[in-house]
Amino acid sequence: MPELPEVETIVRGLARSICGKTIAKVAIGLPKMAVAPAGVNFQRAVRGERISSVRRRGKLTVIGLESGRRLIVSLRMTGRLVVLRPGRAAIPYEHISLFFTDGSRLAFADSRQFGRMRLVERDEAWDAHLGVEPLSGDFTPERFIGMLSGRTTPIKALLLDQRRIAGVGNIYACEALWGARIRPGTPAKALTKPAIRRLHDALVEVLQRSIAMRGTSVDDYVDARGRQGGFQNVLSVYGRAGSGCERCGRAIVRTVLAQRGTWWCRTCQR
DNA sequence: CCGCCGCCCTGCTTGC
DNA sequence: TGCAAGCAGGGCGGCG
Repeated sequence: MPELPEVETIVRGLARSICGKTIAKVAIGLPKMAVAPAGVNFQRAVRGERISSVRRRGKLTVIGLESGRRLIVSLRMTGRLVVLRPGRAAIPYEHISLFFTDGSRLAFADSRQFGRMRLVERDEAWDAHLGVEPLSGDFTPERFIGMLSGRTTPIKALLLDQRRIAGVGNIYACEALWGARIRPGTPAKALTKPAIRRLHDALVEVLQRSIAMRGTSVDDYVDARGRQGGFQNVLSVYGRAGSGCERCGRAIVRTVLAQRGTWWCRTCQR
């Protein structure tokens, strides 16, 4: 599942490889994955555009076009964005392809078809629903404390809520809670200020460490060149049910919280 | 505004 | 061993 560090890694790769390229042709094999504003034809609107930037917002890839329009790509669980050299055969589940004038292409593949590539207008408030960027200066411990105050929601569910913090998914929510020694089910308002500060720091730290290792490849994630990340080798709890906690040695357990698999240590997460 | 639920899909795991 | 059923999961729309 591509979360913030995985999307950041993809975006860095794309920024180097497709910026400045001009889109010659768009192939759409699965129409529901390509979304455009009412009355706008996706293929016609995108054809002839030049890529001016590639950025990230939360878990979204934002491809800036010269006209000011943008392509917002949501990879969901199994989506991939890979740049392919001219003549390369279609990769599995390649449903949308942006062919550039040099013959290379950006392939958007997704086995589960949950991913979307959305064309938005220059002035469209496409990210109004997204919360603070956790690696920006706006994500301060004080702001995080305010975010949690009075909320009865389990802290893990709050971490996953994109309207509050953008980019955190199941892997990094689990890892950050382990790092801060906090039980995933703790009501947000029950956390002490020192605990919230620990969680803030653990979250920032785990996201930065993962970016440095080019993300976590547990399922389908690969970067823009098709390479796996490295963070799956250093995960502390995610997907590690039954193995020993690195801190106390007791078995990591898997429970379900907010309809999500949740991995944690019953002994050292309080 | 808030929170919960069902849905979208298909590869993989489970169980008989 | 083989096959079918069920699970997993991010985000969104609907609902209370």
